[in-house]
Amino acid sequence: MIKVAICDDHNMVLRGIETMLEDTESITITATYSLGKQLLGEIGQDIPNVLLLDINLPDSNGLELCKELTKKYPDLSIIALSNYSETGFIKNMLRNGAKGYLLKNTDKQELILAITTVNNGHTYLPRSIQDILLNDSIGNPTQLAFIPKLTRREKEVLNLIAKEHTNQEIAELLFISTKTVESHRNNLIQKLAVRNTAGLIRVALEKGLLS
Amino acid sequence: MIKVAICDDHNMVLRGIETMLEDTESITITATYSLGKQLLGEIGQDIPNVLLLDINLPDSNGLELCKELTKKYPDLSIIALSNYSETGFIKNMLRNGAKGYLLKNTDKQELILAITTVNNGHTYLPRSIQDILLNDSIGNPTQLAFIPKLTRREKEVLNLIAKEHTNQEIAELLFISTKTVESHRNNLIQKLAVRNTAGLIRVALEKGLLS
DNA sequence: TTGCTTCCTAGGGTTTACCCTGACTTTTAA
DNA sequence: TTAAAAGTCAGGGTAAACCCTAGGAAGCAA
Repeated sequence: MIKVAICDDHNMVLRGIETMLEDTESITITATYSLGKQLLGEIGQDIPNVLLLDINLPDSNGLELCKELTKKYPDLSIIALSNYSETGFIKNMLRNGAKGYLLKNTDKQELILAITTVNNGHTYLPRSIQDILLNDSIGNPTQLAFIPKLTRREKEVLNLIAKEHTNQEIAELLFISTKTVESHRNNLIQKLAVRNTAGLIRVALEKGLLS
Repeated sequence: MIKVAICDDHNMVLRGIETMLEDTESITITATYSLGKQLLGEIGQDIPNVLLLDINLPDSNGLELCKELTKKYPDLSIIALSNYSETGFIKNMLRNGAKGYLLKNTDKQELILAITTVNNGHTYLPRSIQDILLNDSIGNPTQLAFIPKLTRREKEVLNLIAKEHTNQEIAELLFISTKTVESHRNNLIQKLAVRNTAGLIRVALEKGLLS
């Protein structure tokens, strides 16, 4: 009997998953959560075998939540739930301990297959995601779409750029020269492999780099 | 007997709604769609009383879809489904013919209440949405946060900006002057109430303005 | 301690974006 | 058909972003 917990802020998704799993003998749903903080606080009471985790929770960063949970409960297998099929996102989740990655348009068969697979210690990815990752690595074998490591300063600058501050304003807020801000900005453009501010914000949002 | 159709690209949401409604005698689900084009093509075969419409479909603009459907089928009551509770979004949907607006964390009771209410010719909004709209109108009676209507050209320019093109490149792609592109860009900045490109992209992504 | 790397810092110079105003034509809706 | 909205273009100017280069500080390993 596989114990499954679900965390998703959309009641409809919770109900949808419950329905898909309700007549499967080998799976039982032990808990449902709608917020990341609730999940962190209560999951210790009855640790499931598999956690279906929405990575776009309103109150938490799905990536760090996943990282924290896998560290705290090594026997817990997490399947990430998301609407996004961007390679950077997927790889980052797997890098942070997720054992599977499902899109929310998953059907019943695949959901059950994913749960049983990760419960047996294997990683599960839908064929569509496998194809995406494969094509990505074939198309750009050297130049992988990865989540770049940003320094403390770069993250600060990036967040302030996203809040529509100019370099001068950022310089005043961080007590540094505008030229320094420009340097960080240029480094960000290099690291995220974009051409300008538009790309910076788009990629930052896609990759979940903003706090 | 109220005939209900559902359109949502997430299978889990479809299943969740079906489950919530399956043991309600007075409601029957006559169709489910996962794409806007499919909905438009097939709904004429058996027009439901109420349509639950995800307004963030991947292949369609929920707003225009709603507008088109209410114009074509005046007797059809549309309830918008969304994750967003921004006043501008809500008002815009209601302005475009939606009779109700539900968040995807809605529970069974409220879902049924919403369906029966709109089927009786009334508008239904959850208390939380009512509160948001009320607070909004009390707090900022003049300065409403709304989803602006963008013109065809503005959408084109916005999408090209998001693809990191400069004004000059956009001008060449659209066979117009760079000054014209600047005009569109400035209009976009005005309409989205932002300061610069960073805000433009962030708000465009938040409000789902990019295709 | 010496190297090595990364990070933070910053300058000069160039390109692009932003702002305001105004005007003309075309398209759309009342 | 007439008014309004959208699309087009322009001048002139300021502000900001972008590009290249590089020195100094901090952290780390041999």
